Amino acid sequence: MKSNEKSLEEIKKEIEFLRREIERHNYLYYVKNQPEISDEEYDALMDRLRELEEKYPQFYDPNSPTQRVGAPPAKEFATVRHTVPLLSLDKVTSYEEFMEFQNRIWRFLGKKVEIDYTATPKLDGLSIAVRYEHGRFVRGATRGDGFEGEDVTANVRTIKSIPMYLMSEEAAKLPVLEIRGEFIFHKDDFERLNEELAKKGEKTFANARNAAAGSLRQLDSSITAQRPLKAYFYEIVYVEGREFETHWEKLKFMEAAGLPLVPYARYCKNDEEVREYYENILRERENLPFEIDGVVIKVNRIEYQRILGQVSHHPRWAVAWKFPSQEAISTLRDVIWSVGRTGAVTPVAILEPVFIAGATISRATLHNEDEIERLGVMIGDKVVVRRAGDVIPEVVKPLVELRTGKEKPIVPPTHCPVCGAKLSKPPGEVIRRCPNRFCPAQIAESIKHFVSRKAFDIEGIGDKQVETLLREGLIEDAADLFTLEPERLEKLERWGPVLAAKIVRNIQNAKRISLPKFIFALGIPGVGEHLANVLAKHFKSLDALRNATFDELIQIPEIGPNTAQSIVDFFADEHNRRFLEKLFSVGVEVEEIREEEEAEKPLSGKTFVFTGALSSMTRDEASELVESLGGRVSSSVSRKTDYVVVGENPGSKYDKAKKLGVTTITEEEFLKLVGRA
DNA sequence: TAGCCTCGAGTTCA
DNA sequence: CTCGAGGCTA
Repeated sequence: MKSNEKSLEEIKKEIEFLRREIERHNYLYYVKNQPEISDEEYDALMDRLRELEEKYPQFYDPNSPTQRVGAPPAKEFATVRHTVPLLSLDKVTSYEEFMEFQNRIWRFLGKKVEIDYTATPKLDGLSIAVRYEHGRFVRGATRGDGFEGEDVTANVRTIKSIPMYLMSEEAAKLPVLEIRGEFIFHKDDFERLNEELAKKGEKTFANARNAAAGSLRQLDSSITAQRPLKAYFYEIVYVEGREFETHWEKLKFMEAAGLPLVPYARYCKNDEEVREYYENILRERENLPFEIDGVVIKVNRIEYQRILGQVSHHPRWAVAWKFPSQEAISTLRDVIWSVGRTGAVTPVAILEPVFIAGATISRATLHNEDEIERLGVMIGDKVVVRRAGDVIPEVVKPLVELRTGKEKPIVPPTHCPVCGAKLSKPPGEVIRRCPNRFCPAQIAESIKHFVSRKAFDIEGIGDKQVETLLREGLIEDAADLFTLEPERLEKLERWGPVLAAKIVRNIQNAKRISLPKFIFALGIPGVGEHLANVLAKHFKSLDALRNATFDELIQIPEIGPNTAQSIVDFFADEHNRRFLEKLFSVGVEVEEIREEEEAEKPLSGKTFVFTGALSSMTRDEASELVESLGGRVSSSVSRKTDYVVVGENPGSKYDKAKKLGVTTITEEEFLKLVGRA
């Protein structure tokens, strides 16, 4: 090596220095808005880094600032399972409702103490989870359904306000730090983007949220790189190597790590300060640089958060206090009655089209007859319309004072609007149903259900296609799909030979299906996605489910008498039996469940109840133990209980167990059962 | 038996 | 997102 040349070691040092330095300037520019150097100086650093990286490719790093221009287009986003589910938030819309939220907290804590909170604006964008390992950015994922999202690592890398290396020493040494934030467009950036898109003759975005979603979910991340997306973080969802006592501490920690923190965050020492905060933000809403739809309030003390826990979809320690949604006035033109898969007849409002929150609304659900009665709405009324959660259109109320006298009452139909059968309304139920199972509407809806994503998932067959196929007489039921021939499809309007062949292929590929999806696809009344899974897990084969008796079914947790009867009826029905046989005869194959880990766990399917004090462990520890072995713990004895574990000084649960004839075991026997003795 | 929670089934628009 | 209803717990 020539003496005037730098050693590799020195090159590596310089590259690393440049990367850190550029990252630091990114932080000063994008997060702090206080650049220390001019654009020219910044460009010079980048040029030098690029030069060195080109010459010494052995020092490649995907997190280098030079890589923030985007990666080659991907074919599709990979799915990633979140380490910790990203929950949504419960919501309130008034101070009274917020106080109910606080009352619930007091109830759960078992004491009425002053609760302190953190409050932040609720950004209206796209939620993301970002993961750092040893201070280094490793992954970005969208929220998705909360459990699984899309891997958008390449896209996230192009957002320059997101550090590739955490700045504080404390954060850099954590093995894992997973944080949650929101991608948004600032209002001015959004307008500028739309102007540019319009100039180029491209489609513009209806609102800033769509722009954020559309920009992030680009398979070609170099497009994301050119969009002025902003990211703001507000939660640490998972961390290894550090404990936090308060949420406020988490926010400060993220800020110190160089992460862009959600602006206008505030500590509130009690509910009164929360109310002030809400009112301030609401007043300032128009002046904020971005769209928000409320404020997020979190219980500050992590200890309380832990005690409060969560329900399936949201934590009990946080709430979104939403602003009133945007409303508009329209005219109720008419009410039509639509017939669903189960024959349920529901009223839909036909409205004079009106633009609200980024979309033109012309229809809105009225839910059911009781709702119409409650609203007291009539055809011809001027009505207030809003988008619930800024999504689903909803009639809020009629403007009675604007009535002309020409309004007509809304009369629920006595006969099915599709097939003319007389509707039935069981006593005590709110919904009217069409009893005709051969009603064209029910047939169409059940086929749509059958092909939908969570059932047979046949790509290329959607609502429109099902209707066309039915209208053209190519199918009469879902089983007919599997014998469709491309030659017949081609003749349909707008279905070329290529498309027809592709759809037939998709249909054939869907023939093999997992048991839970198959059960869901059948559309048994009362059995949705969740119960389909429960049933599949329990019976493991379609035959076992088909032959299940009412008594067997009600033994299963979550299956009560109503659902059990519905399932028995479904499989007893001659027409349904023939339909199943037809499915098999056209080649549908249901995969049975293999003996899974879950099933092999020693306590799976067993329910435990504890009564009295245990000597070797606490109730909580015992519960955890049972659950880790696949069992369930319940707090009261029922005939579904398998074991009642009787400790010191048992209570009434012991008597109840005796009465119901449920097995009781001592602590020693319990320990033997779980393999601890 | 009431109250909490989850689920199913209906809904809109781009 | 909304409602009603079913299931479970207290």
